[in-house]
Amino acid sequence: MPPHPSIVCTNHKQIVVRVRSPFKYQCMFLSIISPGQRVFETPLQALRGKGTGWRICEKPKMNYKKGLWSPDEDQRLRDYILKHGLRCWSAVPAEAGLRRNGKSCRLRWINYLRPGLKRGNFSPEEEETVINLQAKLGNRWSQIAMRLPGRTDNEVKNYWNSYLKKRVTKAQNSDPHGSATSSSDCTNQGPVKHEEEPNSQMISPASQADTGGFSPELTALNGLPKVLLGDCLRANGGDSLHDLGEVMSNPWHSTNSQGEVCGQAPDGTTNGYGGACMYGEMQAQPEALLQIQDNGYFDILFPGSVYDRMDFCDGEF
DNA sequence: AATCCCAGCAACCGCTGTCGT
DNA sequence: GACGACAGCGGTTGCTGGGAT
Repeated sequence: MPPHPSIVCTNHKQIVVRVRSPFKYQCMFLSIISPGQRVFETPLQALRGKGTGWRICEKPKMNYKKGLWSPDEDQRLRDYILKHGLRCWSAVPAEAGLRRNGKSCRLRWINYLRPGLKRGNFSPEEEETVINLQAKLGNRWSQIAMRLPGRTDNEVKNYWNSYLKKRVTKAQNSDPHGSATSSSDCTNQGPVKHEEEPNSQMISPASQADTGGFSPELTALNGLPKVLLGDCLRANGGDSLHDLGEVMSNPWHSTNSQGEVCGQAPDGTTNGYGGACMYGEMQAQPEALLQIQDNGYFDILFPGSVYDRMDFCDGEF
């Protein structure tokens, strides 16, 4: 009989799994997982695991609204910010009564609601500025937008991609030896850079890695598979969690093709963990047991109930 | 009139940088 | 120094409306 690790909910985001192993007391941090919900972990986070603990991050599964903003939502956000000012964006949705995430609120405010924004077509002067600055700076849209009062980086970027890029390309094709713009600012810049040509002055981490800018470990991180909880569970024959450190030291020893873990109930039901309600439930049921079985399944057992059977499989899901 | 195609744009997503603990 | 939270950025996606067929 495998040991029964006890799960102690430490906060609303994590579950600590304490494993009673014959060797030592190990801890593992788990996300709250609901059936059908994918759980992911970045290799970097895997490497950050140290000693006896590591962490699996849950892709936020809050019931956020997506898509276009309604006038009512706009009004709520505008009213809130005008009243309280710009504060922590992650707190804005709850306080403003919006079912959006903070990031979405921030974007909506910056790109649409904030005072002083210009709407409508770009003037010829603005077009010229964008073309010149794009030639100089590359796709640094935020910097370009700073030179265009009332325009946002998103707006500049969209305008470039949908209109100006074609215009510049066309001008270049018709005059391959000349400047694509009429600006004298570009005379020492050579041909206008196109999106197909990576900005030479902007070195991405990936390109740094390609040129040896990062250690082999970090280089490898860019395209590595991710550690699977199932792998860890099975690292000890599926019946123990006692040596997670060994898995951590070789996090990509065995993964599926997707590099992800899924929690899935065989019957496809959900357990109500999605959305904010899960917090209350978890806090109300702080103690639980994890029963690990030989077939790759494990059960999360809360007092008086079997919550769900999770299948952490290597195969398709 | 119906359907298809495409451009424009709003919004999302993932990564990176910064700051506080 | 390690870590998490957060903001910012740029690439990408996908919806929508209008024009073409």
